[in-house]
Amino acid sequence: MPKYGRGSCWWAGRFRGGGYRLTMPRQSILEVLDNALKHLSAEDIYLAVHKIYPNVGLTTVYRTLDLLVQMGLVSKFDFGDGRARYELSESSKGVKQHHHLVCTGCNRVIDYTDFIDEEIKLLGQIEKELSKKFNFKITNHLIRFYGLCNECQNEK
Amino acid sequence: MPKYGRGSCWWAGRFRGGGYRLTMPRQSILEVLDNALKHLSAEDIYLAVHKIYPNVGLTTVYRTLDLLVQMGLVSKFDFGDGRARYELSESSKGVKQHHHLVCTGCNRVIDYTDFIDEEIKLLGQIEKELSKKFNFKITNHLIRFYGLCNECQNEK
DNA sequence: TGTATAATTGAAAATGGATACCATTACCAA
DNA sequence: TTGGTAATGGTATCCATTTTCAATTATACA
Repeated sequence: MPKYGRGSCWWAGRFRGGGYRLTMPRQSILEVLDNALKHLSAEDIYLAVHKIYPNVGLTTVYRTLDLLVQMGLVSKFDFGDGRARYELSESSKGVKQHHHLVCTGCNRVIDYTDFIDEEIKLLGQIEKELSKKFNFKITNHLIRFYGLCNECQNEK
Repeated sequence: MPKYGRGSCWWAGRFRGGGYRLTMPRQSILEVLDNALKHLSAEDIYLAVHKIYPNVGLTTVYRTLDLLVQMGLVSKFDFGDGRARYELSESSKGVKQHHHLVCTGCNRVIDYTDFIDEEIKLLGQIEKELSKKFNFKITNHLIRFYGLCNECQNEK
């Protein structure tokens, strides 16, 4: 009898199709990400998973996150506070794309969807031109704003 | 008599004005950055400075870079290879702004200036709207493309 | 031109996120 | 069952960056 349940989530097929096993640690990491309200660090995820399955190791969390990023299910971000953050990819969740406002005071990250269409359109044009000019195969882009959030402006 | 020459570079005024001392380590770090052809890591800079002034420590390089970033003379980048990169700010050098293409295969970084005007224009609009909507004081933005460079596409 | 004082420095040690290693375990197919 | 491969988890390790702290230096001022 298998120790880990097979699960029937929307991501199960992605695993079978890719030749990967949908194990309990992987399942639980995905569940944590699916329920997350914000961008989680590897340790955040480790702690959350650990509450339910105390024998899931930190190493596995890192490995699984790498795998999920590679599979395209998860996006990895670095907001400059020394630890990577992870969230389900937009395409996975079927929601509208968003970009980020990063507060350099408190490291808070605000998602926004305004202007996304304009951004995507311009980025698409640029991608096409740059790919040609530099013979560079573009797979991804990044657009982000830095500054001070409401609270941090009023401090000091 | 001061051990370190005062220097008469364009950045000397910025130091005096900010109440900072223009010491020899700081001077030499700025010279290295001024002569740099590409984005340098802290260690790159340390090694370059060290050749001329062997008693400048790595700690000072880090500290000075932080100061320069804070003064706005230098921009700090993280291209995802685990070490930060530094370069003189565009505004400091008076050259046209550029953005980056980052190869995820070999970590090479290509600067480009194409479409910069369109990018800046759109970013300006967005900044204005987002500042208002989130009461977020935007100080900086980031546009970047990831992918595979010419060489890395042909490997494997 | 000294001198006081705070800024600056550098060596070594500490930090901390991420990774490597490796023995163990779970799964699948025959 | 069994053999082989994938996956796991604890520990040790890596390595860029910070911290600590005593010693040195630049600058204002007497």
